[in-house]
Amino acid sequence: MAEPTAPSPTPPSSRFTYRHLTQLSKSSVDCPLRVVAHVDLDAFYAQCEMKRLGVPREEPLAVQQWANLIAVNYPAREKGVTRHITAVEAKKLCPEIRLVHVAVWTPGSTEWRYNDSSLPSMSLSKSSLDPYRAESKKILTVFRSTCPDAILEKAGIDENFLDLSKPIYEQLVAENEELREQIVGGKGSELLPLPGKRRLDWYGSHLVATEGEDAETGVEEVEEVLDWDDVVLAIGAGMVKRLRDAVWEELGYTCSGGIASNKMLAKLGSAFKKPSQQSVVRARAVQPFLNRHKYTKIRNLGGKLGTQIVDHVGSQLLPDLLPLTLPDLTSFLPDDTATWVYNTIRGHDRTPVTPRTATKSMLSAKSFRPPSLPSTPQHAFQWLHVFIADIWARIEDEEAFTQVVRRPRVMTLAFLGRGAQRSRQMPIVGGEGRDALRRTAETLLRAVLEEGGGRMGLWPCMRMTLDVSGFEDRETGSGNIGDFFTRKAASLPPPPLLPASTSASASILPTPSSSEEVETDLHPSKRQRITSPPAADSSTPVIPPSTSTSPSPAQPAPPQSPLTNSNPSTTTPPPSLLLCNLCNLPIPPHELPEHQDWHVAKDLEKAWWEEERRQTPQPAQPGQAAAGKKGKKKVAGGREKREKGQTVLRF
DNA sequence: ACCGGAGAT
DNA sequence: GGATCTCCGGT
Ligand SMILES: Nc1ccn([C@H]2C[C@H](O)[C@@H](COP(=O)(O)OP(=O)(O)OP(=O)(O)O)O2)c(=O)n1
Repeated sequence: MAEPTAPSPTPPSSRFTYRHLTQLSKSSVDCPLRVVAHVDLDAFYAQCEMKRLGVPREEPLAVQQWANLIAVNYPAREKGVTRHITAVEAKKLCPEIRLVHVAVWTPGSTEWRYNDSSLPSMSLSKSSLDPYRAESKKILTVFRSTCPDAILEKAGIDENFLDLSKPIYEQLVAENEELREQIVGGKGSELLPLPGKRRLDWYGSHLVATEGEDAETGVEEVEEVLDWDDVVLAIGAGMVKRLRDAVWEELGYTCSGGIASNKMLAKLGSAFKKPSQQSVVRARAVQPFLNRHKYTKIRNLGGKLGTQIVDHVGSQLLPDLLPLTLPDLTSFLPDDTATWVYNTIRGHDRTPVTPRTATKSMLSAKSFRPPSLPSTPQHAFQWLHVFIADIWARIEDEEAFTQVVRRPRVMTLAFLGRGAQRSRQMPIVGGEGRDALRRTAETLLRAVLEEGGGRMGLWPCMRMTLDVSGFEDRETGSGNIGDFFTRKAASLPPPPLLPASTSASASILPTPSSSEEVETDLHPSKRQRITSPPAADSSTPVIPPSTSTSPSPAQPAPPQSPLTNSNPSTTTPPPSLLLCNLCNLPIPPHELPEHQDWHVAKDLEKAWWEEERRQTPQPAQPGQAAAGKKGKKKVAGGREKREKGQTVLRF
C-alpha cells in the first residue's frame, strides 16, 4: 500500500515522498522508511553470572540449572559446549569451564539464594531467575535514557525491540536541510530530493550482503548512497551503537543488534553476527538475506506450523517456498496464516513495536523428576507457598524499581499429574497483600485436588505452576512524597521515624544509636569506567564492573541509603545525618546532593513507567467468577481433531 | 471469563 | 530439559 512504487525516471528524485517522512515521524508501520532495531544480550545469564562473580571475559563459563546448562558464554562455546548438554558433559568438553548454578528458593525461605558451597537439589529447591530479571530491567532503563524517543518493547528477558523511526526522523530533518525546506506546505505525494552525495557512517555495523555480493564485505564496506532508506538505516545503526555502548559502559554487558525495516528482519539481523556486533539489513539485501535462511528459523515458523509447511513443501529452505502462490499456501493453511507466511518470507512484516517493558504476568513453577515426586497435598502446599513467596517478592521488587504499584487481579494454578493436567483460575480476592495471594492460591489448589485427575489421577505430581496476571495499576499519588515514603517504609527496614520535613532542604537528624546501624560509605561505587568498548574480536580482556551480589532487597534505594544494605555490619556512625525532605531517610550531609540527584533520576524513570501505562488500556474489571468446580476430563493424548490447535497468524 | 495449547527464549 | 512469557482459539 505505501510501498515506494514511484518510479525514478529522473535521477534527482528519491523513491520516497514527504508523506513517507510524515509517516516516519509517527512511527507508522506502513512507512517504507521505518527503522526497527532488535537488541539481544549475548549469552545473557552467563554474562550476568560473570559480572556477579567477577569472572574475566575470556574464561569459559556456563549457567546450570540442576544437571543441565541454560546459558553458555562464548569462550565455552568455542570448546563445543552448548545449551542442552549436561554439566558433566560440559566438564569433559571443557575441563576449565566454570559452572554456576542458578539461585534457588527453599521451602520456608524468605528469599532466593546462591548456594556457593554445594549444588542445590532439584527435589528440595526451586530455581530463581530473579537475578537475571533484575539485570534485564537495568538494561531497559539504559535503553530508555539513551533513546528516550524510541518506542521500546521488551521481547524477552534478554531482548528488546525499538522502533527508532521517530528519533531518526528528527535527526534526519535536523541534518538535511533539503528535507526541511519543503517539509511544511509541500505536497505529501511529492517525491523527495535525493540525498546529497555523502559517505555513510555505519558505525561498525555488518552490512548484510546484497545480491551479487557473495559475502559480507563487512565493516568497511563503502557504498554509494542510493536513497534515504539507507540514510535512515545508517542513522539507526548509530543509535544502536550508542545503545550497545551505553549498556557496556553502564552495566558491563555486551549485546548484539539488528537494524532493519521491521521486527522480523531486525531480529534475524541481530542473530546474524553474534557476540557483541550489529548488522544492518538494507532493503536490497532483504531477499538475499532471507534466502539463505531456513524458514523454520523465522519467528512463529519454528514449531508445528513450520513443520506442517515442511511436510507440504519438502524443504526447509526459504527459496523453495517463494514459488508458492498465495492460493498454493491457502490450499493447506488457514487464509490468515497463508497470507502471513506469504508476506513474511518476502520480508514484509508490519507488526508494530508495542510500547511495553513490563511483563503482563508472573509465574512460578517447578517440575519434579522421579524418584522424588510429591505425592501428598502437604508437599503440594509446601511448594505452593514457595511460589507465593517468589511471586510476592517479585511484585515488591518491581514496585521498588519502577516506583509504580501494580497488583495482579487473576491467579491461575496448573497441576500436572500422571498424564492428567488441571488448571484453575480465579480473581484474587480478599485484598492485594501477600495473604490474599496465599489464600487464593490455596483455594485454587484445593479445587484442583478435589476435582482430581479422573481415571489417571493427579498423583504423583510432575509439575506445578502458579501464575498471576491481569496486572492493574494502583494509585501512586504521582509525585506525592507521603506515598513514596509509605511505599518505601513497607519494603525496607524501619527508618528512624520523624515528622516529614517541611523545609526546602533537609532537617537535622540525630545520629541513630547502636540498634539502627547506619553505614556511610559502603558504596565506593564510583563508576570505575571501562575503557575499551565491547568488541567481538577484541583480544583485550576487560573485566566489567562488579556489582552487588545480594539478593532481592538489593535492587532499589538510593545508592547511599543507609538502609540499602541489609547486611548489618559494624560501621562507625557519622556525627549527624540529614533528613532528606523527599524520602525522609537519614542521609550523611556530604551525600545529600547525590542522594537527591538519585531522586530526580528515579522520578524520571517512574514517569516513564507511568507514561507507558497510559498507552496501554487497562483490562476490564474481572467479574466475580467462580473458583471453578466443574471438571472436564482427559487432556493428555486428546487427538480429537486433525491438526487441532493451529494458531492462525494474522497479517 | 476460563481452560488448554502453541511457540519462543 | 526446566523455567518463563505471550498470544490465541474454543466454549
Ligand atoms: N530454551 C531457553 C532459551 C533461552 N533461555 C534463557 C537463557 C539465555 O541466557 C536467555 C537468552 O536466550 P538466547 O536464546 O538469546 O540465548 P543466549 O542469550 O544465551 O545466547 P545468544 O548470545 O546466542 O543470544 O534466555 C532459557 O532459559 N531457555
